[in-house]
Amino acid sequence: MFQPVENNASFPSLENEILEFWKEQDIYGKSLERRADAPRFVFYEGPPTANGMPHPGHCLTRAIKDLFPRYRTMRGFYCERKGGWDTHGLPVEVEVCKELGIHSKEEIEAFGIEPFIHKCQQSVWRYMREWERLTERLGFWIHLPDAYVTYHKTYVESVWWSLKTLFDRGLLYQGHKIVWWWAQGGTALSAGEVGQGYREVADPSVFVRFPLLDDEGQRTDTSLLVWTTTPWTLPSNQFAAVHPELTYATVTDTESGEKLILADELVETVATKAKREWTVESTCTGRQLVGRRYLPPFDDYYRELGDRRAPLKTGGEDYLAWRILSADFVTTESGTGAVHQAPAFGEVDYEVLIADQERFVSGEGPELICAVGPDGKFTSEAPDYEGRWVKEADKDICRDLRERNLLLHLDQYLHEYPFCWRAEEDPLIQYPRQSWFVRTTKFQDRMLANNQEINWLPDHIKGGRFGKFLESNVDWALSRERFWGTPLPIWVCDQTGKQEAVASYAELLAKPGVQGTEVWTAAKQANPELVDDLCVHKPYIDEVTYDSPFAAGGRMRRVSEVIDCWYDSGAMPFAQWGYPHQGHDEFQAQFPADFISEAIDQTRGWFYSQLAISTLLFADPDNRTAETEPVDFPHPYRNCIVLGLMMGEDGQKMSKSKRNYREPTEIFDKYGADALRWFFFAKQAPWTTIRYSESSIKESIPEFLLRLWNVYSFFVIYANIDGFDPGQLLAPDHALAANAQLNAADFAAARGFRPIAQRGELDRWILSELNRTLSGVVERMDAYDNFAACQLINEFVDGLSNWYVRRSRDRFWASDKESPEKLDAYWTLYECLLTTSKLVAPFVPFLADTLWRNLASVCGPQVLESVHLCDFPGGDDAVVDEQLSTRMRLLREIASLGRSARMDAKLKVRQPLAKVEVILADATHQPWLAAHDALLCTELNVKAIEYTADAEKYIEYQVQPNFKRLGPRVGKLMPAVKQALGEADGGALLAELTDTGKVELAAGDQTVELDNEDIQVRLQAKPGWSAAQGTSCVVVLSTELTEELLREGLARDVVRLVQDRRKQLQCEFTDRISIGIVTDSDDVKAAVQDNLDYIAAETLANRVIFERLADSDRVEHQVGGDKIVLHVSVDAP
RNA sequence: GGGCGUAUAGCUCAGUUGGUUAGAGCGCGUCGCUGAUAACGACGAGGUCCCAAGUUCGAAUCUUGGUACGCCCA
Repeated sequence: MFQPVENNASFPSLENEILEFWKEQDIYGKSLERRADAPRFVFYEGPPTANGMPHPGHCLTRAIKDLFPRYRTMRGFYCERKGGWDTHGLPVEVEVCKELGIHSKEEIEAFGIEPFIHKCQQSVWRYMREWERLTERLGFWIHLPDAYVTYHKTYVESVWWSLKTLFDRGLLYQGHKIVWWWAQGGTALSAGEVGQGYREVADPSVFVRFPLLDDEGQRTDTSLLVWTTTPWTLPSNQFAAVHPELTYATVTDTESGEKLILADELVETVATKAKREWTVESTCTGRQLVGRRYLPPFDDYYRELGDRRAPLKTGGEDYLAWRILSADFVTTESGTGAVHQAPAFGEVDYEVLIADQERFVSGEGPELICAVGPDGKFTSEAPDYEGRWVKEADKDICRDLRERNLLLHLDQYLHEYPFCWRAEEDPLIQYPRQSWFVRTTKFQDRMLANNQEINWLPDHIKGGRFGKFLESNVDWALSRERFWGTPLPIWVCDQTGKQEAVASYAELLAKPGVQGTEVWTAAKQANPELVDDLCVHKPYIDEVTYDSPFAAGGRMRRVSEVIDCWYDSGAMPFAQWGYPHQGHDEFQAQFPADFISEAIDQTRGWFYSQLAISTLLFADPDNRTAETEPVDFPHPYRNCIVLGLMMGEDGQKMSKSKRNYREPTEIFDKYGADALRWFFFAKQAPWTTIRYSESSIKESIPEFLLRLWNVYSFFVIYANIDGFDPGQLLAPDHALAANAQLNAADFAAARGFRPIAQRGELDRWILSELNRTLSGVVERMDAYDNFAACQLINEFVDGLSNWYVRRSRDRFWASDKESPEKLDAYWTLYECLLTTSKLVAPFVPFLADTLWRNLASVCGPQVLESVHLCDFPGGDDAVVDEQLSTRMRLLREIASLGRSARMDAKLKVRQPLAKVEVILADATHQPWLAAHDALLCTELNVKAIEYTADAEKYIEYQVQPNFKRLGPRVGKLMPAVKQALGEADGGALLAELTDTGKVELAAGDQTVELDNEDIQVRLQAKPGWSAAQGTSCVVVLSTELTEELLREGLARDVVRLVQDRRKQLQCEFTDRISIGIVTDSDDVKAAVQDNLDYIAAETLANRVIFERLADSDRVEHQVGGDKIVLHVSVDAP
């Protein structure tokens, strides 16, 4: 006996039972054990940060991350799923600052770095429990107890090793980075912080003359006219930039006679603004201006460097600065088309400098000029303004320029400018800071080559967002002037400034003359609860110094920076194992990953950091070591599903304050995890923007989960009634092997089990559909296409429920329990359900196991206890019957058309009809269809189906060209062919085609010979018939009702009323009853009399009488317009 | 300002290499079924496939240019 199935399934509570079962029996562990010797399917967990609550977006990521490992495990792979947590970085520091009510670095330092770090370390676990609970409840099988943690000592040391490797190869270097700088607070602001502080302000807008020099370096009477809104950057001017493709005009001022150069199309605008009159003397392209030298507005640097030249890589030499350069970013939207370049104070300008440096022999090119200190005040390098806050010096600089006749025009300019978000009066400035960089640009080609080999889903990421990002690669600004992060493992000699990198704590301790480790020891003694991992963190690590190998008496001290936490997570392919200090075998076995998945916001995050680090470390044939043997591309991941962003109910970004989404826990409690998973997997491609709406999640239940459940429930109800128990039916001498998975072969010797070939068409059909689905799902899932796979599954379950079960019901109800047809139905449906539970297991693991456990356990203890231990079923081509599939589709279409025609004629299905006539466009399938009249007759409640030979009576033929076939052949003649076919007599044309196999058609001035394949026939029902037309057939109803048919209809009405009454009386399906009917209607009496056997059989009635029954309530009804009183009573068994 | 993506029914989304009646679910309407039953099913209405131009015998699909929205970066 199967466990009875509740008719109102509560998925959440079923899921909780399954969770309990998984936990108690360690099903996840067993699923891995079963694959211990199997080939690996490597999965990497992109580490989430546990210092915030998980939200629906995380559910999607975690659901997809669960799906494919589950699928691959069932397909026979060993798939280790090691968890991971991202624990470093500014977000953590910000959380702690919030808690402490502080903001700035000074405040952190005042609070104390040591206690601050302790708080950071604790803070990252704040929402750990919520994350664990969500992970488990969603059914995400991943091993969390030994998850990698980015602050762990082993992890940090692994990162250190990689950094040392890069450092030793010259790939880790110090340089400048232009940051948004809060001068008053002495700190850089992150992009997010800057974004918060934009305000509209008026800044001076100045048009300044840069007098051009001639070849001898003498000042000419022509000036380049440049524009800037930051006059304070002019003392640090290094270049002027023009666009190479723009046209520039040389104009003469009619009043002063001076000559100016500016963009041709801006001449009028600027002249008007400056209230001048200019005449254009000549024009040239920007390219022609490139290389010209000019006199900068301030000569503090120029005095010394103006004539200095340096050797170029290409030979020859060029002046270091104050040249006109070519730059694509120059526009004519504002200004003059000539742009002042102060690389110290603008990221774009800085890149121009770097690019220019590249032209020179290494180390000989222009240095960065910067006349401003970190406090935002001019330094002694601009003596006139030394000590003055830059913004405040603007006015005097302008006055100075005017006095020296360099200022053409000054006005005010309104624009958005960032201010410090916590000190609102302080404008930010762009400012160069020393920073450590990873020289990723050197590996750009190899990163691009690596990218080419990655299977991106969707495909456009490869050449699109990710590829484009790689093409514009710049060196990775690695260091952060912060506290909670992996310390940069570089120690500097305090005498020579020489540097070396350290790969592990042990390596550090082994250095000569080590001092400072006692600080950590003391801290640990004072507070034994401190986790040991903190010894490699600030502030303890900063205390560790050692003897310099570079200078006698020198000490090596660590640089103060920590690194970008994206480097941490990008290092996880090896750092999760502590490689190479330990975990060598694990790394070798688990590199690269077969599959990773995160949302698209990780393009520049984890997707990039992994690829960059892996390419730099494991794709350098010139620097191979035992630990960094080059690995074939792609690595470190082969397949990557890039998930779309998740939006709230209203299509807007999800936001806690707007309450535009439901908490996942609420969804789990109301609808269950399977509903949520199915919503993610089956409702849209995973890379589209997903609207997370409660109603859509809810819909998963009736659309899929409940439909499958109903089939399951139907099966269990009748199997139990009929005593269909596969365990009992298995032949005693055919015991199941251990770990049986209940494939069809296991039942071959069971009682009543017939080979598929001996079963009826409907059974063969559904098994064919099942196997077609299996093949399709495997094919799609191997291609990481869960969406298409789900559509296939959905179609199958729909066919199972709405055609197979629906059309097999009378077999299940048949009274002969041993009839072969009935047993066929049970065995077929049983096999379908068992296989379906395996099929859906990776998608909806809870429902799948609920089905499996009940359906499979009746076969005894040898059977695998969980569906997740089974193999994923592959399709058996031998069982697939494409022709049967096509024919059944046609049959269903005829049924559908028949219902449609009934609808039109307002003839309800309960009313039997004499016949329908079917006209097929293609008569090939007619004999087969004719053999299945019974099915159609039942479905349409008609007495007969006829396949009309006399088609012309009901329909006319419309003949159309088969465009796809004919198009390439007739080309431009197509419209003429179409018209000619449309005008031809379809019937005659078809007749000729049938006779001779070809037909000649005059189209335009040519004749085209057509064969059977060249045309498509459409049928058009003639008016006047109750008919419905489809693409390939027409169904015509016979609407004539005889007395007999009408009575039969009435009898069915009565049956329906009795069944209704049975339900009200809460009859068991097997209870027998008595029926009493009291009516004045002779029609009803006759109808009941004529169909007595039918009524009795349908309602399990022992007797039907035309008088009231004692001990029974009377119920009044209308039947066919007449009143009847119905009595129903349950007979004693 | 640049890059990438998206735009199809009232809503949420499919639509395979270009092929002439553009699909599904929900919602809506009508109806059916009543031994899966607080379910289920059928049928129907509903579309200028964002706009424009182009390529083609033929465009939701390819090209170009717009528009709107989203994300990333400046």
